[in-house]
Amino acid sequence: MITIKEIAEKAKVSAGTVDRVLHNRGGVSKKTEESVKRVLKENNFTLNVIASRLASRKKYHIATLIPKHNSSNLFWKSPLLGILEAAKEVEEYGVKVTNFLYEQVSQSSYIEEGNNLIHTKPDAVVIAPTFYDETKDIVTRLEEKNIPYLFLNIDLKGFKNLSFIGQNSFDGGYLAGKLMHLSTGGKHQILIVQTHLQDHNYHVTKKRIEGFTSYYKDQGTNLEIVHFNLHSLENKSFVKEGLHSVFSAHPHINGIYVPSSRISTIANEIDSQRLNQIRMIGYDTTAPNLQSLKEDKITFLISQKSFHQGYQAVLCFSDLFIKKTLPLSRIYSPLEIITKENISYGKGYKKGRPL
Amino acid sequence: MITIKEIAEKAKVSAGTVDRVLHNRGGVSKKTEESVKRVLKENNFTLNVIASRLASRKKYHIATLIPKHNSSNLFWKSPLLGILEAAKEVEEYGVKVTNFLYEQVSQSSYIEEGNNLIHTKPDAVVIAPTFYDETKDIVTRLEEKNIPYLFLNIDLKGFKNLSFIGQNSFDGGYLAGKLMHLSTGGKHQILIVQTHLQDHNYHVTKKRIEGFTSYYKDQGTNLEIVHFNLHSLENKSFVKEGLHSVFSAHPHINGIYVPSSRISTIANEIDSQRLNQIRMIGYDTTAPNLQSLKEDKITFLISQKSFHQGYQAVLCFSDLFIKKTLPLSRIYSPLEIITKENISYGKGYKKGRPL
DNA sequence: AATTTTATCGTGTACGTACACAAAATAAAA
DNA sequence: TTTTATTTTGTGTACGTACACGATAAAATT
Repeated sequence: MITIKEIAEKAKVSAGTVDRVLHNRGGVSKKTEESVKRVLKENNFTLNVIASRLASRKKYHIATLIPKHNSSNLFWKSPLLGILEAAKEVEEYGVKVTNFLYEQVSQSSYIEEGNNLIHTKPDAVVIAPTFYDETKDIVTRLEEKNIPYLFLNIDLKGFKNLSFIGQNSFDGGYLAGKLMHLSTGGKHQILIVQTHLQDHNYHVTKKRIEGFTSYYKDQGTNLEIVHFNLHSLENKSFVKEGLHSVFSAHPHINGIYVPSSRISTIANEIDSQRLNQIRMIGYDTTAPNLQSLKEDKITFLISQKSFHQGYQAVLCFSDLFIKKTLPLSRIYSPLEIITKENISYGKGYKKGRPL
Repeated sequence: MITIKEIAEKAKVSAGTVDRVLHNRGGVSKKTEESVKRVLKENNFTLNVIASRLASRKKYHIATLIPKHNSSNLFWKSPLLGILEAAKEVEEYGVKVTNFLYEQVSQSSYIEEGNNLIHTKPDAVVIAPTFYDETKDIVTRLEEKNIPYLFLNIDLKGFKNLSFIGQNSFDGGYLAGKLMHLSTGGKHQILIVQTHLQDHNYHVTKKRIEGFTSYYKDQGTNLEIVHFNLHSLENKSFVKEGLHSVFSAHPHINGIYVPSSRISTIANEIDSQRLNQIRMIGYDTTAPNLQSLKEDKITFLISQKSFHQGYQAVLCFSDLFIKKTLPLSRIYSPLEIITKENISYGKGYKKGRPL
């Protein structure tokens, strides 16, 4: 591995000059710049990242803006943990991460935390952009200051985000269709349970349902769908009663598809006798969902490895700072199929790669 | 982050002394050692890995001993690629990797490459221990020289390997049982295709079949198994004829389970009409298997992320050298369920973690 | 007590890069 | 031409650790 000093010798300049062209810091004449670049190429020089990091006293600051999780909606716990894990690992590289958590259902909270975030003058921002208009606001101000940002989990269109990290919702639904199709024989009478939440959630579930039905269409299988919309899942007896009346009206339902992370809430309100004859498919490995899976109440969960999503978001920017590498414009998370039988192997993922 | 120099001041010694206790290089009196350690603890000092690597001129050498892959048996291509990827990434940390590839069916080749390996005096060794007795030989010599080694893919017992990286075969079979059970309704008449290969392969497939049948037993479902043993898969027409006679004798087979990575070879010799009524489940995402999956010839593949296995093996030792961290004694790979619908998301896994 | 041996500890330099500052070279203005 | 401004280049130090070497103190030997 050739060093800057050696390059300098070969190019008959000083190490400082080589450094200047390497970081195009300016102050170098056209002529020498080109000759140095030539020598760099000829010896295919690569920067020693380790020495570089040691020498650089520059600190980088990543800020995140994601929903707060709570006991009834645990989804955002996992990405946060991924972020924290990554934060720990990049700390010694001079990268610091600060998290701004907003109430998922509150625009004002979103704006407020967004403001707080901007005031800390971060070098990069990770956003889970729940609300469209408010996001436009925040992003405009980021762009004014030339602060790069990426979207996590929600693929809002029409923005100049550096990247998107998340799942392809349609494909996630399509896969659910396949699994449901495979595991329910005979007539396919499927119940789809939706809750009315925020905008983005609606988009995700809509796309998933599109994917789900597309699979059946592609297979040419006749599919009877029963839709069941719930305003809220907080009131358990309310959920139970609702389900009860649905089953009364449609006694031959043999599959339930919940295109959100809330399937366990549904599964828990169905008595086990009926549950035995129904395939349940949902999303995300939240603790309650995993519990239901273990208890055989759920057949399949489709995971997007949301821990990893958070992890990657931080790593993206860290790589951008340290290694000057650009991330892919969209990083799709895997569609992992989780069943009771492989549940324990999902977690133990060792990460990899040194910087 | 507190530095060695600062620790030295607080402990009223020189940086050199702190360095000595940190690496227990000896030459420090009991008294000062303890006091230094105390200060280290009190300020919960952590070594600056970056500076450490820069300062250390030590080179590390990892050698691997794994089977060569070829067009008819592609399995070992993927771990090798993982190893190479990891090798590239740890290169700048002074870690070099050399691969010794042996013929999977040849003891003598195994021994020969093992000898070559030992002569390079590696600092650590990754072995896919195909043959028991020969492994005993090689390992004994490694232990004499105090060279740590780990087993990849094959969990040979009775050795002092630092770790094992691979899949839990029984669980892999159990999961296959679940998937087969779910996707075949009515009577369960399953064909299990085995090939007689080496010892270890026999162990793996045996365990998988145990797991497979265990699932059915646990479910209380009646399972009729038809066993079909093949000496070789090289001769396609031979395979075809064999299958033909099996189907003649057992016309109601509705599932085929191939507890190895060779399912595509089987699938390709079954005509599509019959294939439509049969669920096929096998292992490993080799190129031909993926191809068959795309063509809807295979229902499920269970992947062990063998790329990642190779990757991890190198990282294990790299971490051992650089960060002095011990790996887990067994690192189980995930049981990933791959279908036509999520196939494209398996690959794009970004790794993580800087050293 | 003088000397040698051994155990213990401190000092200095190197690793490869970043960056501030000084120095030199060139261009512009007088 | 001399002076000043500007551009271009070189030098030195710091980052935090590893390790060789030398220095000192303590112990052992004569």
